[in-house]
Amino acid sequence: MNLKQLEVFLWVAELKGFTKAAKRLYMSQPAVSFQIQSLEEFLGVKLFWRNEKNVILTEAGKLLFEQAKQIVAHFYKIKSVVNDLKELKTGSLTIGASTIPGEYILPKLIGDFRRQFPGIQINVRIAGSAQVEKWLLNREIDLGFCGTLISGKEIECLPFLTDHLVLIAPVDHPWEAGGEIKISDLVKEKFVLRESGSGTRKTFETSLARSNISKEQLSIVMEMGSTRAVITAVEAGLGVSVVSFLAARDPLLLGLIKEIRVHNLDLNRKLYVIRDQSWMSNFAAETFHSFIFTQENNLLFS
Amino acid sequence: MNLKQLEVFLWVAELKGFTKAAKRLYMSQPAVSFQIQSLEEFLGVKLFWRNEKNVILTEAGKLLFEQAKQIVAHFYKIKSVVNDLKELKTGSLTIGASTIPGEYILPKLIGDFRRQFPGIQINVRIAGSAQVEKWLLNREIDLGFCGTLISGKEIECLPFLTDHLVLIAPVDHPWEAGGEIKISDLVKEKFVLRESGSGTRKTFETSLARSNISKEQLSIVMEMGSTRAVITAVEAGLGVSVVSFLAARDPLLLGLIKEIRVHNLDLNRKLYVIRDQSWMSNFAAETFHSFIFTQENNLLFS
DNA sequence: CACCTAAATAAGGATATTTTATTTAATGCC
DNA sequence: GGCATTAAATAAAATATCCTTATTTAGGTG
Repeated sequence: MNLKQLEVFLWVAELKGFTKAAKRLYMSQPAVSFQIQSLEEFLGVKLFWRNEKNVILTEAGKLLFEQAKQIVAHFYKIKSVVNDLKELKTGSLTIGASTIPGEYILPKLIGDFRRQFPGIQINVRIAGSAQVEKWLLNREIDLGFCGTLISGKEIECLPFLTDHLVLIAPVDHPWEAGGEIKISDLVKEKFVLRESGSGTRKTFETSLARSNISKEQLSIVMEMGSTRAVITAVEAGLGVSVVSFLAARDPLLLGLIKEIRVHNLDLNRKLYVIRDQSWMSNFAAETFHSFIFTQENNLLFS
Repeated sequence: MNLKQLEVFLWVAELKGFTKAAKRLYMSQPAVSFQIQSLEEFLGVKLFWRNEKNVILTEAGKLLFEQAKQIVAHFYKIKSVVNDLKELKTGSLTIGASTIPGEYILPKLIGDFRRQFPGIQINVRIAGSAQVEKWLLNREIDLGFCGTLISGKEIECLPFLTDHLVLIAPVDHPWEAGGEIKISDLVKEKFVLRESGSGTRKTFETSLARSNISKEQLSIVMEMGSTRAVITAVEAGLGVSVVSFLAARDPLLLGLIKEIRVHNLDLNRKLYVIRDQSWMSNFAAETFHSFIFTQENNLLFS
């Protein structure tokens, strides 16, 4: 039994004639006879009562007619559902991100994307960069966003945005807001920082290393797993910190903390999109990936 | 797109490998590759992400997997539903019958049939013989039962039972219960009969004609469309009648009417099953037809 | 680097399906 | 009753499809 047999059957039943069905299907009448015969043979029942002048369904034919209509419709529905997927009318996309991209960059990006492709369901998971990488390897996410460069031939890792880290201090700190200090001044300070391994922390340590200051020289009074928590600690006067400007912007504008420039210290770091080589497997993921690098989103770069 | 492609696809997805699926399906691995490729080409999407060591479904593949399972199941369900029909586990049968067969013979016959084939839904319509024939020609019924011989090459008409008509009279009628009268005695009587055209009426008139008594010689005081109504009229003393023994039996046993034999008058008549040449179109009808002529049902003959 | 596994590819061959041509069977019309 | 007409079945050849064997490619492994 196959689809063609059912289609031919439906048209013969519909048009009440082998010849008519043949014309409608652009095939010859014997071909129609052949298809009906093989279907009848397969099912072991007569489907039509053939008289001269009219072709009518038997009981089994009537039963098959209903079923066949459903099946044929289902077949064509598959085609259209897959098309919807291709045209991003439907689909789903699971994104994993570390905190800075996840909390400060993705929300706008996803908002823009969803306006353009409202049928796509988007899920976001937020965790550390290492976890994002694991998710990707386990295929739990389609795309990952993180603050550290990932190597490994399984994973494609592209920078998509430069993030600026800033030195922040409590408002009552001796440093002057908007002023500039020397790198060596940092070693005298108490620091509240994100945990080791986080993108922010790594970037800061790497920058210091370029100025020949080792991470052991810093006095770290507290490590926290969330940038927002770090900022709150700085607000409370527990120490100074280096965090993404994106996270610090609002507290700075509200005067809850202050920013101090550091002479000759490059605190920029790149943020990366990662995906594994199976990216062809999800249309929405592929499209979102291109989306990041196009149009006004480029404004995010600096 | 056809069924084979979907089946191959399902097994590749299930067994996570082209070679494994090929073995399971008793076909070669290239044939499996070919089927998957043509399905992918038709849908315009990659269905599997092929790596060495593992074959995994893409988003479109996952979507198709669910749909394909349903479709394939539906295909096999058709086969089994048609089989049920062939094996009379399901199906329906519409019978048309004139009053005597419909009210006095079919009920038992249908009861026995239903005990053997409980899945068959049976509908019975009761009307005059002429109407039964019309129903049959219109294919409104699968089988007909009537008291008159039907001719016409469209219709097959077989006798299946001999029905005995009996002369009945009110209990207070001068004739002796169980006694015998001469045919000529009939013309002096008032008759309550079934309408012209009914099987019973025709049989009676034919029998009289054989004894050279024309129907005009009878004095008919009432014509009724129902045998039960005729009997009730006789009970009420409105006249005598000739009715099927099957209908008269109970009132006779209860002493509500009495039976009188008529010397040398053959009041037997045959009852017929009719079906049209499309009888192959309904398994239940075919089986019911054979059922009538088999086993203990033969006891009905005399 | 050879070896192994699994899928893709190529080419020839086996099946299936379709077409053309013809037959059958019933209908309608002189 | 004979003859044209219509519609489906059948036969045989042509074609398309699908499958198999053999081979290639690619990645992983000892």
